[in-house]
Amino acid sequence: MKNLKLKAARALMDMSQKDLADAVHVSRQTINAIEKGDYNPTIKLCRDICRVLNKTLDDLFWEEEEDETV
Amino acid sequence: MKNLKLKAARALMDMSQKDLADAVHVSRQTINAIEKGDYNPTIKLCRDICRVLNKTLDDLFWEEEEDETV
DNA sequence: ACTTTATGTCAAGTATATTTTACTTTTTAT
DNA sequence: ATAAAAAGTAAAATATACTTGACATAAAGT
Repeated sequence: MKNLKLKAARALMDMSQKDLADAVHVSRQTINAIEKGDYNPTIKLCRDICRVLNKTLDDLFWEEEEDETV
Repeated sequence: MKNLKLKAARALMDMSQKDLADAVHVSRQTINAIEKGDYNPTIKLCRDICRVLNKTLDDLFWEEEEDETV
């Protein structure tokens, strides 16, 4: 599912996907994929993103239970 | 760095590393490695662990800035 | 003392996060 | 209307999370 909270937090800081990608040292496609929601970043990357956007893990990366079919 | 908060939260629920591993469907070694701190789980696994231990991401997986030498 | 359960650690393999290159579409500005 | 910047998407390659199997030590129970 899409991570709209991340997209909003980024917008609030007036950063493009590329800007954020550069700030946390990953590719633009990685940020795009996270916002698109169809994958599963590492906690370290999540923490880096939170620091840049002045948010917490709970703010941006908590999700209610979902059918995470194993 | 060691994740002592995770270790403590697990102790509070009276679960062994194996118990927790089974509950979140990973190997015992993965839990051990996370507590030992020398790696970087995915956000999905972190969320699963939090749900089992009744904690939040901020409770267990926030860390203050550290020299994460890229 | 002995047995069992929990923890720590390592090496080799598998699954998947992330990169790179590339192309298309949307949005914003001139 | 046109150009430039931003966003969406995909395939192939690389890096690394996670597994499996194995062995050693520590702690807890009998």
